[in-house]
Amino acid sequence: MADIKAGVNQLFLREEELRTGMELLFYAYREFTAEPDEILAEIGFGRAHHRVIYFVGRYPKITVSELLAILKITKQSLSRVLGELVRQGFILQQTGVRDRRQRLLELTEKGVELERQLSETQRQRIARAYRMAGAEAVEGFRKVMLGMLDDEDRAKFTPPLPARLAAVKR
Amino acid sequence: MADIKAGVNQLFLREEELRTGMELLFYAYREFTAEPDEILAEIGFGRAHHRVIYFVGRYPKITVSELLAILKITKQSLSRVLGELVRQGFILQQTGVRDRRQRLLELTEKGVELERQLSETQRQRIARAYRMAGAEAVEGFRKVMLGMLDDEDRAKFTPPLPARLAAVKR
DNA sequence: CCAATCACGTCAACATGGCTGACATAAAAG
DNA sequence: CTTTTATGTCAGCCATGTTGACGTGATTGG
Repeated sequence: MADIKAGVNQLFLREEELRTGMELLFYAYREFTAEPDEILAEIGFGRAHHRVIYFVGRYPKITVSELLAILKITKQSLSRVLGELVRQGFILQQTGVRDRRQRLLELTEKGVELERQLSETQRQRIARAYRMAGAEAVEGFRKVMLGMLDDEDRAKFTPPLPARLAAVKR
Repeated sequence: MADIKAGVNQLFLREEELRTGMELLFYAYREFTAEPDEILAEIGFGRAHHRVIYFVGRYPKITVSELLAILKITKQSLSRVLGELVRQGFILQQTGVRDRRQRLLELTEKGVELERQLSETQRQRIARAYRMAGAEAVEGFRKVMLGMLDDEDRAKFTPPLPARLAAVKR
């Protein structure tokens, strides 16, 4: 009897724990995007513009297809927002040198400024959370988040071979 | 000179660390919603339906305004999806007893079944991540995620006073 | 070298899920 | 009995995703 009760309690705790995780993700993501969304709305942009600005800033000279692979949206969806960003001078397209079919994307100064402004509140939010939680908790956070990803996305956070070798050598 | 270099490196690490956090959130959220989205698409529903189903399942007898406060969308947006869910027999509305203006929402059996099906992949994903990361990491994850929330949402995860008292008594 | 493939762009049409504003009704509360 | 509250509804707009079709210039493989 005690065993059964303990088992049920185990299940309940587990269920509750998992739901907490789901909800943390829901609320965190929503609040994480709320502040940039407000800024974006003022200049007639949306969250999609932010994502493009962010990843172009993150990976200068990124190609359109690489960006598509990260965002996992169709090129038609991307071209709408990307076109606006280019026309309004936030992003620069340069024809690739090795492959002249490619359009290499880069933030202009104006783009860098917007990126900084948009991500600032998010950086602050994360920095605050990291500070409050402590280094050990941050490591746990990273571990759990990585565990939620599929292999493909998880690989983005695994240093590529050269860096791994360097780490081993140390 | 060494100080400056160290300082710069500090800043770089910090910046990189924060960006990693931002991206983990982006990728994790996307993958977290991808599988339910597929199931939902098959039956002509969207993510909004899932959220309603989820929270009605989570808080049986919830009122419309409580649900609105959780989801933070307009009643017009909610009524579109809620109406479909009610008409198609996933959710039951009962007039409140104490306050007859209220419509208390509950999942039907059909609703419970759909909720279970939708959340199953998510539960598995989280369970897997928790298992892989270990109990300590999970605690860190919770801490960091809580730190990202505004007070209002964070309060949802703080046990209400009675429970806190009980915990102290123990 | 030329046909096939590739990177990218564009047009058109549609769905989902947010939003605002206006108005309605029944119940509760002061 | 007037006001406020909880809910619902109609109508229209916007952002962002989708599919499908088609075009153009650059690259590449047989």
